[in-house]
Amino acid sequence: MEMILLAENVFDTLTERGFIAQCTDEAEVKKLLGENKVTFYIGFDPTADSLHAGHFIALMAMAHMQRAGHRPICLVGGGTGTIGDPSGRSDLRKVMTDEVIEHNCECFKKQMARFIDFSDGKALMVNNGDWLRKLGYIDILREVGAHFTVNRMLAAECYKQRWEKGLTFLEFNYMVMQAYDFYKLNGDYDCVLQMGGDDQWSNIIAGVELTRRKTGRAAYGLTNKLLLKSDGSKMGKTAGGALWLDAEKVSPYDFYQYWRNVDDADVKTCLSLLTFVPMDEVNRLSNLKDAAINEAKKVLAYEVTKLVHGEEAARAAEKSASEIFAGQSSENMPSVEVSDAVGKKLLDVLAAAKIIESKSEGRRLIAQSGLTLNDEKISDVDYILSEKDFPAVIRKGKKKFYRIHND
RNA sequence: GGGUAGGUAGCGAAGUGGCUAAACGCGGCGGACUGUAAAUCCGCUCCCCUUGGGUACGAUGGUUCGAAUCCAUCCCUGCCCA
Repeated sequence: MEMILLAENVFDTLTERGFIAQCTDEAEVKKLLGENKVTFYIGFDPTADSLHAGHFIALMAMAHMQRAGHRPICLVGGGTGTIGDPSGRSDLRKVMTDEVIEHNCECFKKQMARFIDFSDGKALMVNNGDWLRKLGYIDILREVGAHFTVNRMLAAECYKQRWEKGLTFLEFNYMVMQAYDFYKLNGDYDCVLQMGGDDQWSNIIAGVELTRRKTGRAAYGLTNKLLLKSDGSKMGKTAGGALWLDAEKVSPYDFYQYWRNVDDADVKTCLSLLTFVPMDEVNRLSNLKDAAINEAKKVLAYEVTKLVHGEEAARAAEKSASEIFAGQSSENMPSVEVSDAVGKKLLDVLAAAKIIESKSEGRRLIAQSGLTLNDEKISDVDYILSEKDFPAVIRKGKKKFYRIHND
């Protein structure tokens, strides 16, 4: 198996699966990946305490690379995170304290270990805070700043969004920091390729050029497509914000459901980018028409959930989803524990359990007949829970189910 | 530092003394239709003990019977000048 994978050039794999957005030199990179064991890196800034769907696609690209025998370096941005990447943003990022950044870096590391094999030096984990934080201002200006022209930087696509609102000097320096990372990794680990989301193109180019200028050695950049829906909007957004990979933030069931419900038009992209399902199977599944394409969505949801939360969790999510939507109750339904609920108003209990955000929302839901208790439509805003209601199954809208246990 | 234009609900954007919890669009939510899809249609969308009450239009303090709307001071942002 390993031999077969090695025999195939990952560049072709990545191309076939639709990962590649931009590449500094396709022919060269393909040749490089086909003939050598290449060390490459992807940087992840610790913007939150969990990775999300957007990071996952980059990790998948990384995993494909590793399977093909190349060596990944996962870089967590303990240094760059203090600045905040302005790329493609219209506003300034929140400034985070060092403690938060440190904590987020640790969270990232733990999650990454699930997707990348770090055993026996098959992959490295580094934190750019280790070197960026030590840099002296004058030193970096002379050593790195001299290689950048401001006019060239200003022309970068990633700052376009900022023409309206203004770009601070702090953020303007982000690109320089990231470029320095590449140069640094090139020297320390012979890292010759930087990958990342397509929004990172400007930053990656900066690193490629800096490395070339300072060392005279070739360096390459490759970006993967961003996870977008067919209509161009961002995928991986939920009502609560991002689609987190942390089970505490987004339960495996909700995670499964997210992918189970993607648009028909996005099934192929998702299967290609987010799973290891062979391409002929991807093509077969995504060409299913009408209701039959649900089959493809089940495979997608199961496979992605398996990669992120493990096989057991994926099975459980799949099982409860099929049970719930077949009209049955399910043991695996998202559940909440409450106490002394008997005699209390349903709305108060739901609000306390965070099933509804406010009682106003609950009243609205009831008024629009979107709330059921044990299959009975609730029409009384002041409904009082009684002993016979438990164990209770609450349905909110058409697809959200919660089991409520009363202690 | 000077000039100038602004800061309105998740976002974009109206409103410029009472009829405004605030038009409209997007997003979100509920319903219908479906395939746990999309599109479409209908409704909802600050909070609360809902024929009522409380907060709210950058902040604070004023004027007024009454202010998002007028005045003062302050903070923040864009643009131009230095």
